[in-house]
Amino acid sequence: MALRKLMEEAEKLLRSAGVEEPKIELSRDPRYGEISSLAAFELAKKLKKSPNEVASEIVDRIRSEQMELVKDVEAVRGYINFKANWIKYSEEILKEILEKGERYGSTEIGAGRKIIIEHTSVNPNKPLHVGHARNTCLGDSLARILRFIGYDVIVLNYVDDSGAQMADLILGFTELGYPLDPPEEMRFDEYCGDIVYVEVSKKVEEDENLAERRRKIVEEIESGRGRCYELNKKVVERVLRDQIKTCWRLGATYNILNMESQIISLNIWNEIFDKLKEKKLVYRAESGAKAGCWLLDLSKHPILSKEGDEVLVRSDGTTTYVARDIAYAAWKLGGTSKDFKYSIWGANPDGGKIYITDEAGDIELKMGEVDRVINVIDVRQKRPQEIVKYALKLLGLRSEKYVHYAYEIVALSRKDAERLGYCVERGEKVVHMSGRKGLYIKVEEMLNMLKDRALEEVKKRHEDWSMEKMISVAEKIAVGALRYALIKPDIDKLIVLDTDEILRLEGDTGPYLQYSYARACRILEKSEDEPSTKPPAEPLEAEKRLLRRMAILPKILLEFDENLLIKPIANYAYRLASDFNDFYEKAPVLKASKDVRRFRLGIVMAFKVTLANVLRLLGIPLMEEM
RNA sequence: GGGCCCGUGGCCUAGUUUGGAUAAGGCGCCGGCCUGCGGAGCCGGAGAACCCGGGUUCAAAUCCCGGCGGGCCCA
Repeated sequence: MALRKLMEEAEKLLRSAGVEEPKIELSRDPRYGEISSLAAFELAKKLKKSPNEVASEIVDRIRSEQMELVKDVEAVRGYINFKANWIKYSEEILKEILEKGERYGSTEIGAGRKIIIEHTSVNPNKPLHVGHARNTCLGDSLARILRFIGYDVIVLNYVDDSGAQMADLILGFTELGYPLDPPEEMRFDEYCGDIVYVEVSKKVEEDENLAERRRKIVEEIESGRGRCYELNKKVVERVLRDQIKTCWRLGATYNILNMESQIISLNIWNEIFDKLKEKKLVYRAESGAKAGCWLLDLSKHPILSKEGDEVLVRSDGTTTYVARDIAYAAWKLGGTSKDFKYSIWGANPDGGKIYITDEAGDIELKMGEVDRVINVIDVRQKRPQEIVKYALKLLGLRSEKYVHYAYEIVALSRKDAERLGYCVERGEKVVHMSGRKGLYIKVEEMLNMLKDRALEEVKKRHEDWSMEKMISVAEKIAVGALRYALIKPDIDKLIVLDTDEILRLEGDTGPYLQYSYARACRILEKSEDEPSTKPPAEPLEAEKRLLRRMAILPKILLEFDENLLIKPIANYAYRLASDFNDFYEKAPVLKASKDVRRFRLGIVMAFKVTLANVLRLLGIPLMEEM
């Protein structure tokens, strides 16, 4: 790896100059060369000299050493700056990228280890809204990146098909006269979420009788037999089909769909519950408001204890969400003897099979030893997730492997909330989405708006294209724009969705990245020369900047393995594209003399490979032209 | 009342995990660049008490403590 070679050389030079533990970093500014060392600042104290004096002495000693990729060393205000021999360094960088191709950037750090990721997990009573899309895009990017660096990744989608979630719909279908089929041109998930769910929950709120009937339905669904149970199964399946279509449109894929109800019916929960009882970690409340409930003892936990013990089983014997989640989490970590059975539900667009848990299924899948279990769940679930993790620890499982990948939610701007017909109060800057109120922007809606907007632009540029081609390109732009917008901000920052803002396809956006890629493709398409990795002379600043950026991708991905943050990768993609566009202005390729042209073609080709790799990790579709 | 998160030009963000050299972008605003590799681009300009106050350090947007403001969760 070119960058590592350069860094190792700098370290070696520092050692030979007497620095025992040479600390080096990438220079912040190209004026300071490629690598900088702060070693002199630390030594200055011990030697009672000024940092600059120390740095100068070290530099003098280094200068007499043999250098390969390093061309020169300088002492500046205490810093020791290493300049690269760009003739050799450029060649190292380009060779590496062109040789590795689609694998460039990967260090195979995860080889031989397995990671489970759960994401999406939307209740099957409604269509996905933009907030859910943040979850799906984060989870899917995690899966893509972890696979790229060598992990064996299993993606789960947890489907809460149990009674309480679904009862409003079933009540609407069975007793309030809602037909089971949606009006024409409407998807089933949208029909359920936008119409039946919203209208029925409003009626239930106003009518105590209906509330009682809904409770009966919950019981019937959970009993595992009867008309409502059968109907519920069908509704869940139908909504899920539509939801997954939306996920596919976003570019996400899944390996397993876990039905929550089976955690109970297969006695996975009971097994965990028995263990908790054996270990005396749960107790039955004898009096008070929670009399008859089984609670998890949190008294030994430094923080959770302040808010009291957690109910796992209600006095009527039904389990809470947290209880089922503890059992599910224990299963993920291999802590249950009971297991799911599966059947094949379908296939992802890439052909990969999707399994669904199925009591009547005849497929068995063994999870085996896992390195980490990553759960993409919004930050409001922090406390429940903390409880799950604590329960795992009490059960003697490897709870440190259990990661709650918490992200902030997506909210609506005032403008968008008003557009949706919501009466925004004074001083209210953001409005939270609500399924029950029907106050949300659907993923499909958002993508269609983006697609229409992109189509306008495509039409302007390519009058000669067929409508089919224009639409296919517009779709990719829409997906790229949305995915980038949702993964670019820090996960612990609220996204206030502003549709006007997101519909701009300029500046720091997904389409900018796609455009840069298309530009590179144009140059390569028009040239007939063989690209070269050898610079005929000292490269231009713009060339160095791009080469430097491309060279750090492996380092960026090594850091990802430790912090699992997607944002730095999105940021990297933007910088990379930005450096290319600078290069594009300042270093013409096709017009240059032959030697220069061949070298620049090498750079363009390497850029194409590098950006393609990064965009694939982010799930941003690539286009040769747009 | 308890716990967690956020606070960087008019707006949105990067940089904070690993403290270092003039705080980096995008939007918007002002002014330039297409018969020359695609202007969804590029260049220049104006615009910042890095929320406030302490502390640690040779060095703090970054680490620690205490406030203030906003959000979330629990009671």
